[in-house]
This record gives sequence, structure tokens and C-alpha cells, in this order.
Amino acid sequence: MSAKYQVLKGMVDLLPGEIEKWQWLEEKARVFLEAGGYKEIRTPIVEPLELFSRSLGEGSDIVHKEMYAFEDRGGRKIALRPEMTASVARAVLENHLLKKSKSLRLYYLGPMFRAERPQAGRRRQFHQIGIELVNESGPAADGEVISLLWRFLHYAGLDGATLKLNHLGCSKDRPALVTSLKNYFSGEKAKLCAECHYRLEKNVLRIFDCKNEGCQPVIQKAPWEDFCSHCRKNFDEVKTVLKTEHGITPQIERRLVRGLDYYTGSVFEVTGPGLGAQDAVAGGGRYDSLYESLGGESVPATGFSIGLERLLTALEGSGRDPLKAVQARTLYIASLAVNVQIRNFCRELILNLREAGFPVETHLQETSLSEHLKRANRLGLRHVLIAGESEVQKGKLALKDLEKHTQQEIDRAQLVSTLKALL
RNA sequence: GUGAGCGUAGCUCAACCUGGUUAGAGCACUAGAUUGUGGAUCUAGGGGUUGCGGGUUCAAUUCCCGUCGCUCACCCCA
Repeated sequence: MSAKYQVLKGMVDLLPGEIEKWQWLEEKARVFLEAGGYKEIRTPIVEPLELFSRSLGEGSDIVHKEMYAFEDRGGRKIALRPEMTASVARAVLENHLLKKSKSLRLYYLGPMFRAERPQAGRRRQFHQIGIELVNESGPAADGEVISLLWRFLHYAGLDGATLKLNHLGCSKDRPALVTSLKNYFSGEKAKLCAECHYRLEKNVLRIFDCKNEGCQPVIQKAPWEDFCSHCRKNFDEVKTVLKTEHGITPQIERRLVRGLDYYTGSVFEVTGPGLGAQDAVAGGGRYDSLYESLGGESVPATGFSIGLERLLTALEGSGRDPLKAVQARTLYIASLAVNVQIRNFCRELILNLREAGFPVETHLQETSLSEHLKRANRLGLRHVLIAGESEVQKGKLALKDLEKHTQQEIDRAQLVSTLKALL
């Protein structure tokens, strides 16, 4: 039955039962990235439209057909951010962050908006976790970013992912590369599909993205390495750093072309299992001319971003259920014979447990113990804390393990430390 | 923006092709068997303008058109 008011197309409500997975993943990302020396940055969700059209490229699909663009009450052209890199660059320049330290390690986490037709793994509001490594150039920086991404995905429990790497050449190489590709593909035009004919005119690099079998032989032989000796060397160095320093051997994917115009140099993408047609879990690369194009100095930068909902479904696809991890730590509180004393006791208990980092479930209505236990079962929980008159009187609680069918009494005072040792 | 499929109870679906009295089931929910020890079983109960609008017909959940929504795919991207 359709309700009178519904969420906008491509947007969803995240409800209890689902949100726990998000919280779990966000927490893991914070811990991991902060351990890697990255600090969180939060910027507004709306920005001047021009910030995005400048950085992503006037002709890019995101700007020209996917952006939520409006006029505010003062007639200013503004847009909901379709990605985060431009906003971070704006914030870095505006706040002169590079005057305070030579390089920056920043991470972010939040909603992005693109008005595309929704599909598996694609929403109009989606969420990204990402990092920006600003004012660091060279293969070591690329290595740091790529390995950080790769290790985080493993840390989160993702199996069966593929890391793809490519190199787009520097901005100086771009015109020459485009010309040589155009020449090459024009010569082979007869063998290419109709889509590719269109791409040949519009954006030759995109031909590498073609999934058509027939085009593959032509694509394989393309002179895609026609960039300067410096870039060729740089690509080799990035691969070497990844292998020797991080033990990572990415799959070299010449057809990997990012859709955002600001990319130069290394670009990469991670695809995951169980995702349907949109199987990119994360992507990123280097963008050494972005800051300059936004009116700043020439500042080299790299970064990646992870699609939160895609990673979550990929985790389920690789047999990991983040919800299980939460349920294992969650305590169900069964308060019996609800009187003022027990109610206060439980209220304090819940606050105390939550502060200690344990998720808590309970049922506030007065009900029988068997009803409590049934509820705990249905919630998929394992541990139940029973607070009845006899326990509360003694300043104790009974901890029941629903899986092992065991029960023990624990002193209220020692509860948190006991649970910490146990869970 | 283009194409295809689907909209029936809170959820998953049946009945639709071959139109015909009160649109069914499972799960969930409520109460009880069962006042402090769970997953089971049984009994009873509440819950629907069949997305919305129009057309064909004596009669539409069923056939047709439109519309809105969802899903998947293309494009592109996380």
C-alpha cells in the first residue's frame, strides 16, 4: 500500500536492523583511517554549482546530466555534492590548510547525490567513505593510498575483490594521447561497435570502457601507453612500490578510465562480488591539476572513495554479515516485576552498558521472562541480562547465554569488566 | 534520458493466462493454553477501496489504455 508521502526516487530510509551494519562499518573506517594518520573533514552538502562543473569537467556526465542543481532564494546557482574531492579541495584552499602543514591526510564520510536512474548498487543518494592525500606526489604517495584502501577492505572482511590499476598520463600528455588514440581507432573504425563510434567523437578514452566482445581485440592493441617518459617511469614505479613495499599486485587494466575529468596519472578501482552490473566498490586516483583548476597553487593530490552501500552488499556477497558481529555483542535486558526500583536500576544499567560500547536491546513493557527470552531469540541475540527482584536486591544480575544454555550471576559493580572480558 | 519486467494484508506470495457470490496462505502482530527461564505446538483474533485514474463488459484483482511507483539493464559511476 502506498503511503501518502514517499521518499524521493532513488532515496531510502535506513531503519533499525539495517543501520547497525552501517554503524559497524563507519566505526571500523574511523578506527582504521585514524590509525593511518588521517583526520576527518566535514564539509557542507551543498556547494556552488561552479565548484563541481569546474573540477569534474563541464562535459562530464555527472555535471551535465546527473547533478542536483538549484537556485537558492538569492538566485545563486548551487548543487548537492555529487562527490567529495572538489569540496575538500575547496575547503583546503579556503582555509589555507596547506599553510599550516605541508601535506594533509584527510578522510570523509557522508552522503553524495547524483540524479541517475536507480538500479542495483546505485541510488540517487549514496554514501562514500574516502580519503584525500594532499600535496604529496610520487609513487610512494600512490602506494600509500592504494594499499590503505586495499588493507581497509580486507580489514572490513571483504573477500574475492579485484584491484585494477591503470595510468592516464599527466595533463601535458593528454592532448597527444587523445590524438594518437583517435588516429588509431579511426583506422580501425570498421571493427568497432556503434557505441564506440560515438565515443570516438565524444571522448576517446571511454572506448576502453567498452564491454562489447567484438571491440576487445582492437582495444588490446591500442597505443594507450603513448605518454611521456616521465609518466611511463612513474607507472612502473607505482607498480614496484605496491609490490615490494605493500605486497600488492594489482591487475593492470588498460580499459580502466575514470569518468571524472580531473584524474591524471594513476587511477584504480576495486570490484567486488555479488554486486550485479555496478560492481565497483571503490575507486580513485591521482589528480595533480585539480587544485590549480580551482584557483590554487599547483598541488598534487590522490585519494580514493568507497561506496558504502556497495561495500555492505559485497560483504554479504562474500559471506560476511556485519549484523552478526553486532548481535554477538548486543545484550538483551530482561527486567522483571517492573517497579520503580528495578526500572531505575535498568535505566542506569542501559546507560552504563552503552557508554561501555555494548549495544542494548530491551522491552519496556512489563512482561514475563519467557516473553523476554522469546524476544531476545527473535532479535537473534545471544546474551540476556536478567534483572529481577531477587537479583536487584542482591546488587547482582543473571547473565544467560542462549546458545550455550548457561546462566551465571554477576555483581553489578563488576558487570562491565566481566562483559568486556567475555565479549 | 532509453529499454524490459513487476505493483494483491506489515513482509513473502497465491488466485489473473481461460473475467463470475464473502480475494486466500505462510511469516509477523494481539490474546490464551503457560504468574521467574527461550526457539516448538495448539486455539482464538485483528488486519485489504487488489498503487491510482479511465475504458471494455451484465460483471474486472483478472482484459485494454494512461499515470505514478518499484526493480533490473543501458548510459555512466561509488
